[in-house]
Amino acid sequence: MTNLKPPTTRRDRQIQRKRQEILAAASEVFAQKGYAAATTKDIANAADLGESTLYNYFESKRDILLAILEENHALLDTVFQMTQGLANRDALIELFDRSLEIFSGRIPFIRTILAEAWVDNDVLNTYVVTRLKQASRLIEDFIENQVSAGVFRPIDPALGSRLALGMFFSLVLPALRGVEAPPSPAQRRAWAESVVSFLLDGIRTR
Amino acid sequence: MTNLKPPTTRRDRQIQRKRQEILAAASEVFAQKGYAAATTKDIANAADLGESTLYNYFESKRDILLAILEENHALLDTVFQMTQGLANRDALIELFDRSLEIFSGRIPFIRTILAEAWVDNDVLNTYVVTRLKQASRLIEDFIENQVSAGVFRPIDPALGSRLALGMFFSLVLPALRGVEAPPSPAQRRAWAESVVSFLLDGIRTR
Amino acid sequence: MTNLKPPTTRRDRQIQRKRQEILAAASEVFAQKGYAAATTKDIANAADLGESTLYNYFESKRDILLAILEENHALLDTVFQMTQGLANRDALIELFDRSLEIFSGRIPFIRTILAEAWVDNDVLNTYVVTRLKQASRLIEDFIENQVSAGVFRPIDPALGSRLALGMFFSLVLPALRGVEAPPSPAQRRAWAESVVSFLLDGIRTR
Amino acid sequence: MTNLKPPTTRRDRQIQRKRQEILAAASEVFAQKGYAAATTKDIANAADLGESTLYNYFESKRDILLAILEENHALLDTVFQMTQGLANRDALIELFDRSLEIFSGRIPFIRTILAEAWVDNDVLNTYVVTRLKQASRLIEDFIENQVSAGVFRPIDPALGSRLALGMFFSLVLPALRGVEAPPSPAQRRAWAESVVSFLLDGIRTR
DNA sequence: AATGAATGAGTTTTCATTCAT
DNA sequence: AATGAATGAAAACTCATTCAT
Repeated sequence: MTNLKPPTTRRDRQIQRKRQEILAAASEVFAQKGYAAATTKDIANAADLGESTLYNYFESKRDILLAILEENHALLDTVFQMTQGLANRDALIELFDRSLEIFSGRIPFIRTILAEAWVDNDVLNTYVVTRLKQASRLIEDFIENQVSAGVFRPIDPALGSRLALGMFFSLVLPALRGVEAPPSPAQRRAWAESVVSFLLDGIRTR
Repeated sequence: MTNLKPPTTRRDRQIQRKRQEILAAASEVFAQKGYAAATTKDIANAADLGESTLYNYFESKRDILLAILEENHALLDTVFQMTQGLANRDALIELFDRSLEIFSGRIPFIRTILAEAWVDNDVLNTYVVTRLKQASRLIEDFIENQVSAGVFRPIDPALGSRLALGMFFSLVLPALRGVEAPPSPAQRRAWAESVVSFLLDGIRTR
Repeated sequence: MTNLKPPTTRRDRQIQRKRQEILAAASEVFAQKGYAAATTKDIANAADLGESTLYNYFESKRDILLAILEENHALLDTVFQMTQGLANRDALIELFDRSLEIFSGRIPFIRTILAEAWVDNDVLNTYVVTRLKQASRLIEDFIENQVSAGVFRPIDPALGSRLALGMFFSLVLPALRGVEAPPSPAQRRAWAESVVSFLLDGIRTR
Repeated sequence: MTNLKPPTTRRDRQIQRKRQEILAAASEVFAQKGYAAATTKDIANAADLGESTLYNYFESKRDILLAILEENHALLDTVFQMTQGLANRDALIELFDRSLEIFSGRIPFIRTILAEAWVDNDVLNTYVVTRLKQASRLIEDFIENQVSAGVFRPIDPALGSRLALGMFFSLVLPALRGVEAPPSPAQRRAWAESVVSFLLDGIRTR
């Protein structure tokens, strides 16, 4: 009846959409050249906009980077909300599979984050270390439980978790870097099963 | 007695020494900020030289980067010359241990290489992919032999190698990135043994 | 009535105008100091612009020079289109007169071209030698015709042409160099007549 | 008997010789690239010396240029001392011939002077205008005399002189610029005769 | 909302010159 | 006397950002 509007007006949504477009374009550019070597001109070209138009949506070049980081930070929460249990072999496989999927679907964003985390401690801590700790905690808990239950040998959970994460990254890194196509769903599944098998059973015959 | 001179005169050596100093300083700077964000002023300050003096030793900023890459490329050959055999468990452990040691001793250089390889395809191919393929080939051969001998289950050697490399990098990466101290010799040995144990035996009780 | 637009939009024309302004300012500077000694700062000051603004219109300092050369190369075509015939004494006078006029009206440009041609073989060949050959050919043909017709003594046309060009330059050079005011129309006419008279009749009484 | 030495000791002469070598090398470089674009490194290389060694013989780069100018200024005096009379046709021919010879023998020096005079008023006035005026005066006097004697038509001596100088330069300029070999003695003689013939008789049949 | 034009601050690089040996 | 090494000053050029429209 009145002029009360929902919190997002059409215009707000329009602005949000444009911001998304810019972020997508920018993360492509950042992924290719790295943040420092990318110019605002590059970003504007990729977004098919005038250079100065960027400044109607973001305060600065760095602000664009930070928005990319924030956006994906929020998104990655979904992985961890999903993975409460991690009770058995199948849950492990599922976790690997799902994680591979998420990484595969956000390649330019994640590539950008990793590049920046490599040189910026704030970015590293806020956007990467936090996440890795979450993941690690999950895996460590699983390992501890299995050790307690006598299923696993008495290994150091922190080390086990670290190695598991290393295996995971060895699978996604080539695609992130752009030297390999992102894995198909079937490939992801196969990898997940193999990794869990290696991890649990080792590779020696018994 | 003789007047024979070594092929390098004192001056040549002096120049080489200065170049080394600049490279060391530059790799610190590149490691901290990344190549693109590092300025020649940064490098000059780190090397305690005037900015223009750099150009008496290198043709350009990029030439400094390339010299860093070249120098370490040569060095890393040592790892592979060492690892002909890889016949048994102990050889595997030794390889891991030695590799960890080399990485730990060249942190700023390797950090610089990896950062640049992340955005530059030439650098990636020339200085990283080549090396990873060498390493991978070594591990694959080992796996194939073990499978043939019935010691290993019939796994995909390429995947096994990839996962093994992932485990290796999970151990050195924090130190490379500067969030962890480089491992002590004892730590390296312990890691090497654990990794090989995981790899061969898995983590489940038998 | 129609919406037909000329191929050049207002903006295109605006850009062209600015480019012209910069070229005019730059040719003044180049004429005064020579290309190598002129700085982009000098040019920017002469054009009343910030130094970096130059680079919105030209790719490099050298690009500015080349634009000056190109522009005047095109212009000088007019002299030669005019001078098809060169049949008689009056046509000769007209050619001298018109040539003096064109040179007088483009002093900084031509001074710049000559200075650069003095040290750059490409510029010499592309922008000067070509033109001189055209002019020379014209004069040689005239001489040959006159010799055939028995009007001229049997002299070497190439030498005659060369000397005629030398006389021409002896008249414009001081103005080009800036040590003499450009000739007035009356002065040009008088020079043209004198030169032709000398050339044809010599200076001895008969 | 005593230790009285001539004003130039052996060492002085040694220094003078080295200075001459440097000047010769420098004028080659200046002739090729122009003063502004030539670097002290270029000069040192051409003189086969270390860059800093130049400064034992000259105070600055500009000082080298000035020495080149001075040296040749002195030399050119010889032309004018020779040409007192200029009484008749043969004297004119002799003057042209001798002048061509001198120019041909000092090409890099003169090329350097002309290039610098093109952009530097001091150099122009001190080293070029002065000389041209001397030459011009000589020719003007000759013309005036011939006019008085009724040999020449009553022409403007200044203009006649100017055109004569123009003819002269049309002959030496290509060699100065390096696009033509310097004229042989025979060539010089032939040119001198032709020019005088043109000048005096014109090119029309009588 | 979009952008062309302009630019200050800074970047890489050059180069004449100095100085210790 | 000769020069290698070092460098301050300045050059060409880049780029994120502002602003008027």
